[in-house]
Amino acid sequence: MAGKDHVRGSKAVTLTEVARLAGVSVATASKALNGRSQVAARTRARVLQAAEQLSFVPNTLAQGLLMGRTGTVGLLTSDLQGRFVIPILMGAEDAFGAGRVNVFLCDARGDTIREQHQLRALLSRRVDGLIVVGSRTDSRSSVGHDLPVPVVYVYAPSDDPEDLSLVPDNVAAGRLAVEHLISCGRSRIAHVTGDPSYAAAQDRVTGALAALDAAGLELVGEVMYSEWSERWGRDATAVLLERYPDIDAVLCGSDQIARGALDTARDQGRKVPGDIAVIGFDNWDEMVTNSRPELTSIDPNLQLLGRSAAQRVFAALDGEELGKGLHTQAPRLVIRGSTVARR
Amino acid sequence: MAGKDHVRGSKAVTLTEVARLAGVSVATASKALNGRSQVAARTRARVLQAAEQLSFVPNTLAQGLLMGRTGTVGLLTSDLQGRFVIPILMGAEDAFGAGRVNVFLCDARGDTIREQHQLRALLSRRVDGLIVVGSRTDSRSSVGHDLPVPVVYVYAPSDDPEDLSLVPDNVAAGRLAVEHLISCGRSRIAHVTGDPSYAAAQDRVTGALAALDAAGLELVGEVMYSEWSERWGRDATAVLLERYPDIDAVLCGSDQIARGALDTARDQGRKVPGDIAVIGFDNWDEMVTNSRPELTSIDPNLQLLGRSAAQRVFAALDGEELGKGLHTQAPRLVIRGSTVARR
DNA sequence: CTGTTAGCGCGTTCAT
DNA sequence: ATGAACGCGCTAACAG
Repeated sequence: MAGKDHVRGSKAVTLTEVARLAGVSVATASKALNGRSQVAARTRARVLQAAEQLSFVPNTLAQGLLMGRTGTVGLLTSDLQGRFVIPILMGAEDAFGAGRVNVFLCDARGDTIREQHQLRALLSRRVDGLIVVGSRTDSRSSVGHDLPVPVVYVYAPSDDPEDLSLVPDNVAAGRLAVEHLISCGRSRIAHVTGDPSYAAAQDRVTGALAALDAAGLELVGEVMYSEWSERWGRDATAVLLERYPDIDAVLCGSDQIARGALDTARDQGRKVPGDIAVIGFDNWDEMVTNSRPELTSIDPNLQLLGRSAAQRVFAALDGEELGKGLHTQAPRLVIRGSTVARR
Repeated sequence: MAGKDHVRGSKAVTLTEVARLAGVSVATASKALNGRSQVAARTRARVLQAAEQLSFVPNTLAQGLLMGRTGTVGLLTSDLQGRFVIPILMGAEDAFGAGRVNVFLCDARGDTIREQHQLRALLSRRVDGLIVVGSRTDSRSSVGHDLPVPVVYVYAPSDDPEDLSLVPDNVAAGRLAVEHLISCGRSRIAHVTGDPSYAAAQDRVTGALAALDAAGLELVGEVMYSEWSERWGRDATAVLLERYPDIDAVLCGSDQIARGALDTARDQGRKVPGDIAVIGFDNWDEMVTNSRPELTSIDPNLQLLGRSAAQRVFAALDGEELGKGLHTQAPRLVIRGSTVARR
């Protein structure tokens, strides 16, 4: 009557039923199924067979209630749309190992109230840990400290230095990009990027300028900020080519902007990478492999970030200190045809 | 000692502690917190205050154990990479309502063994229902019938007609696309699409041919199958323009292919939509809004699909018949500059 | 080696 | 209006 049992299909089998079928007590059945040593081989076989026959699946809720661990983790994101959270989520999911730990996915849609609800729901489900994922690298408010479980922030760091945050190293990314351009023999480099209110934009600029400085070079013109779109990449590059016809590289703040840059270069008959090299950030598959030529990009290694977060949570569960502060993940250069000519 | 309590932060508070602080029995505390009527106003206030003070969060596991319902649903996907599962997942998530129901996300990475593991794990967690999401519309093997919970297949239907499957209507999508092209005055329409082993490709062809036939028209040339890439869109369109210079529309099997078509048209000086109209499928935001001109596309309404799936599971939980067979979701035409000139 | 007992946290009788 | 007792399914301690 409780709506508990579904129309087609049997209701869930309990250990008691298995024990009865095997002709033993529940305790013995439990031991047999959990591989405890204090049980006769023949008895164990009987129990296993009974379990098999009834297709018994142990109730993790009951186990969790008893053991104080649920084997679940909450993943709280502010927007699923964002391409960034997906690899992180995947990294976390398979770091935990298939089936041993399960992930509750919650999308707060960027709403703080909603996030509070979700948080409460997750705690009521007694998750063993929490991973909070943002969609931009700017810091966000902490979900609180005196939570009964370890919390790790990924991509968007917490504004509280007592929390543990794992983020991509955008300064290193900017540096890496410029170093690559220089190593390709470029020296007149311009920079087109997105919304200046994004920490990612600023950090990449910082890294890029540092690398230029180290090489005794200067950026051509000012950094061009606007939005993270192909359109802006196209428009900005057109302006650049007119104002500084002698540039030999465009450092773009995202793969989308870079694609726009490629389109304008093509429209204006500039050869890439012959006349001009183009490089982007994010290494977003659909963008980098479909452009002409394919796009060199800096990969933030997001999947690794997700994996690390999961491992930290795990470690904390085993009593290890969780740690705190901002930790960065090194980026990776992926060279394609937009900076190095293919043959 | 069980690793149960985290270093910083208190361990979870139980109802017993709340009751003690409020100076009542657990039974009374329970009633007070759950809004039962048989409790004095002053007592209730005391309990609520105690709960607040200890920031008590009820243990859903214990409740679930008792009530036979967990308020959780499993979402089993074969690949998270795929852009298709994300909107479905979002639709499901918010159909359930924030916090009331939580979603376990499991990615089987396309591996059957792994899927079995995940399935078992979900059942052991006593999920109330299951949503199985695929990344292509071809049918997949059923996860089984005698499961203790309702199962709904989304995007990729089950091969068993006894199961309930919710999929986008690709035949209608193909029809809708051609009808739009015709209504724009086009009559010499060619079709470039992706991998012919995909049901999505075939279904769209079926719908397109039906619509052409209904209008007394024929496709220009044969359907051109290959892969779902921009490159193929570019190459195929180049071939088309050479062989049939008089075509006035290219129906593309995906937004990616359509973007390739737009690029080739542009390269060859054909005006879009003046000389040639281009239309795609999926209405993938990054693709349709960044192309020149923006791309008209058929939106499969995936979020609605996810929402419906969630609602079906819900209804089944309330004792309603789950239903069976293949149900389709109507697509939606989104007109942009690639078929209708903007001013 | 096996069975009995207790209790994880909670909601629900049934007494009081 | 309140509280004691029971049980959800399971594991850990002890007894036999």
